[in-house]
Amino acid sequence: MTTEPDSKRPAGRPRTAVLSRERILETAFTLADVRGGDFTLAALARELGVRPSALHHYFAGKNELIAGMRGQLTTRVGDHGFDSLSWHEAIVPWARAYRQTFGAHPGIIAALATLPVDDEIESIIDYERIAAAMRRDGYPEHRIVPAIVAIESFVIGSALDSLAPEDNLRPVDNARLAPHLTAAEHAARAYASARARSAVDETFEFGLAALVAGLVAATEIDAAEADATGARA
Amino acid sequence: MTTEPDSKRPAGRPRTAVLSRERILETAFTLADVRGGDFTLAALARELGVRPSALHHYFAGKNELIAGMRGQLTTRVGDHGFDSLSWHEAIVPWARAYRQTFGAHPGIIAALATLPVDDEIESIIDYERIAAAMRRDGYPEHRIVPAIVAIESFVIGSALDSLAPEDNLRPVDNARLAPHLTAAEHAARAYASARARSAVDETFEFGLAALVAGLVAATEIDAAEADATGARA
DNA sequence: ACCTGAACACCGTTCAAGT
DNA sequence: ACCTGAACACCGTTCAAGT
Repeated sequence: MTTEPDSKRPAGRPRTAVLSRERILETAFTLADVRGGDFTLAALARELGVRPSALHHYFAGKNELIAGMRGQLTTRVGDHGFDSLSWHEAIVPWARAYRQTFGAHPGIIAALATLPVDDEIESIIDYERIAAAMRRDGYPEHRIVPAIVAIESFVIGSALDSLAPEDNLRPVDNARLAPHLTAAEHAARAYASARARSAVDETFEFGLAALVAGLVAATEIDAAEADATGARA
Repeated sequence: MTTEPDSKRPAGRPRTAVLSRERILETAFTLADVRGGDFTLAALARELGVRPSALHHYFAGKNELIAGMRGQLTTRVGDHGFDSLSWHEAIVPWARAYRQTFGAHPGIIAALATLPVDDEIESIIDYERIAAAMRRDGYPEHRIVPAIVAIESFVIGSALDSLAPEDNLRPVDNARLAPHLTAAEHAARAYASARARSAVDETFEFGLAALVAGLVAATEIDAAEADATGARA
């Protein structure tokens, strides 16, 4: 994988820069793609044919590098028709893309989920787009952020869950220990394969649809509450 | 914090064992409780007044230690009335306890969420209890595991989210950049504080209620589908 | 059996030194 | 400005040596 395996570069500034933020990020993503691959600056430097200390010229440290990756991923998720569709229609492909984009880099997803995001510009823009659509559609003001956070939590949790070897709930020979679970597991597998979908994908789509439907229904409950309060006043 | 700060133990087997799996796990949890505290075997050994290599006598490695912690946490979550209540009533306090139990150890949650769980006995028992209640209540067989996974994903994602400094979506001075988001954020805060709840807790409860409601509603859709299919046959 | 102590192959980060 | 190279304070894990 290494670009130039054994070409030794002398000390001192190279005639033309070997590195760049873009090249580092690009290589970092390929490193994060492999499952067991330890995501270390040392391994990244190796892949780039460079010394680890060279990376600190472009990123203050490992955390800043990961923040840079996160920002790029958020941008990649992109828009999904929030202008032309209702928020609860547009949010489904958005969530799907979110999960797929973050789930595609198993080596980094835990760090991405853990790292403080404080005021990342890409995330703010992303959320603003969704919040604007929800306000336009008359979603209760105080429920907008909770709804977005709920969907994001579900997506992050699902992306983490999809990292499990095959399936978290896989009673291999515990059919005797957990008969109900085993039966349910088989039914779910059969259903997914009948629909020509992977079990994890089918599970994600089902959960996402349920969550969004529940969030929409919560609107109506709140509206009824508001009406009752208004009538009383 | 260290039990015996500078008492040097000579090499060789101590007269009575200094360590035990229980004591190691207990200390490991206190280490995982602190936010920034790096959760390392070295730090754990330091806290126990022992050399790092001594730990390998009780746990094969760091992963096995974390697996042990995970199992203990799962047990702690415990039962929540699945026998006496309907599954969608009992699942709410269960999910609440789940999030609180795992969220109480910020130093370890990412590792807990990431580590493969393959066939952990405590988790199997936990899931079996829920699956049994759902079957009893007539939840569609093929939707049981997806529903459980959806809730678990939401809980894990919420626990991770609650690690963020205060709130992920906190546009400090980006009121101009993200006016809709800022307004929604304020409304959510005001609503939460009016109900004497933290914003994160209010958000979690709202999302959980929506998700469970959506999962229950999905039952009816599936049932209608089944009826239609049955009528056709 | 249960611990120490030394050793090994790693980390991330800092900083002087080279061009 | 941009990289190497050496140094520092760490890791997790293995294993001989002690009692």
